[in-house]
Amino acid sequence: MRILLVEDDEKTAEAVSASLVTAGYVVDHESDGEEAWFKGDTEPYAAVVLDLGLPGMDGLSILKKWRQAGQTFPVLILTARGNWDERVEGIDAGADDYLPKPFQTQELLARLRAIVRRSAGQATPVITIGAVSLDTRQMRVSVDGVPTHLSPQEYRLVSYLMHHAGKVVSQLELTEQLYAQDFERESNAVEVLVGRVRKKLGVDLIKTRRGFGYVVETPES
Amino acid sequence: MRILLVEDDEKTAEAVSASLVTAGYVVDHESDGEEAWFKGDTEPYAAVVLDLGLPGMDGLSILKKWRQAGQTFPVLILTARGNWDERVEGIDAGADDYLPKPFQTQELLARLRAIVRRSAGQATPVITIGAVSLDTRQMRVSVDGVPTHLSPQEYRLVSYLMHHAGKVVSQLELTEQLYAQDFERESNAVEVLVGRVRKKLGVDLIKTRRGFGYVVETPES
DNA sequence: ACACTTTTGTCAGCTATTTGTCAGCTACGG
DNA sequence: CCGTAGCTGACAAATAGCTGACAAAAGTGT
Repeated sequence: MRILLVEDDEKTAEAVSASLVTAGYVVDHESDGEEAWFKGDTEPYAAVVLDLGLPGMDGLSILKKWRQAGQTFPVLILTARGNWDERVEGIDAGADDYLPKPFQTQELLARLRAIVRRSAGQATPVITIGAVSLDTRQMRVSVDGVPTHLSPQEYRLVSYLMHHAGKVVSQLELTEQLYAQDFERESNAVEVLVGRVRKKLGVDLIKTRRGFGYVVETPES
Repeated sequence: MRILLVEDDEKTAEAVSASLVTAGYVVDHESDGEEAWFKGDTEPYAAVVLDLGLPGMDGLSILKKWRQAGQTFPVLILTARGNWDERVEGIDAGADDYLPKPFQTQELLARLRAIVRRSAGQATPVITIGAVSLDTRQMRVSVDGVPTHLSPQEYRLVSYLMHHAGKVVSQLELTEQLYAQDFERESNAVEVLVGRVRKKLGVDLIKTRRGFGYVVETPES
């Protein structure tokens, strides 16, 4: 899982980064505000740890711009001054949680886990897109109301794509979701999987964006 | 905006209701579980504030039934003493956020605003400049609403320039962004790329600042 | 434990797209 | 009017993604 760490103080950044890496995250560290905003808007992060006092662009402004742009990744705010006002302001700007400095590494990790889990659990029981509906309870996919038989792996693929409908999902992201971490990148397993699902569904649900990944397009977008 | 407040304790209900009204919401208050379920299933609410300890029907059960019935309004759960288990359970049942009692009115309002915005914010995340809009979720660029087909490298170029709109970006900076570090500086790849993008977009989005680099001019600047 | 079925990853061949390079050209700025 | 920064079309090499066939691995029932 990839985390964006936005923190300008070198020492703090290194410490936090180290503990995140130890905990198994892949960490991108950014200290400049503008660059951080760009990265958050373009790279697929599982979560962002955001320090408020930054050069370049203020942390809250970055967060607001992300949310304006529709980015939904959970954001954990770090700040030195722990007063109520700022906390409310942060939440208003779209933060998911708030951690006052100084903090214990353990607490950071716990809160991070919490917001990641929460953002992942936005599941609605049934998602329908076009002729295809995904029933997460029965773990079944239907086309025009007719249940289709998908293998577990195939189901996982469709499920992930439909949960992230409208977003382009890269092959790397899919690989990380569907396979163990040490999966060989050279493999074309994902392509084969996509091919099989397309054949079984018989509907043009999964579109290819050459060089980017795959999308399930939402009707309105 | 209409809010359904489900809370059986009279005192709390009145206090919360008052602050919600003050904040500009229209509030329906319901204390019985079954009634609450019926209202939520039939009336169009912008959000629901749900207390867990209820007579008639348990809060979590109501929430689950709503979600089963396909209701998508955001739900903010209130509960006494914040234990983790209950929080996780609530989120699993389809809640959008969780607030432990006792809470500050300000925090309730902030979180409510957050989940309302989040549920409304299914709008596509776009940066629009002139006739050109960049959709970072779909990784697509549209001109006058018509999607254009851009290659990955072309998209990255447009994305970078539009994210840094108003700023003159040197060829060196672009090269660093788009290519590996060891790229030959003599190459005119960037120029070629810019040319291709201009041709595809058919709009004068990217201006040349001879000797300095390229800009995407913002309307006001 | 065994035979049978299903699932799933690998591989090789194929196609269309992408993308850097190059050579010659245009036009800007002084 | 000159020199150079930037533009453009053509080309070829590299790359991404699709497909059918195959075999290993994982399930399934008897």
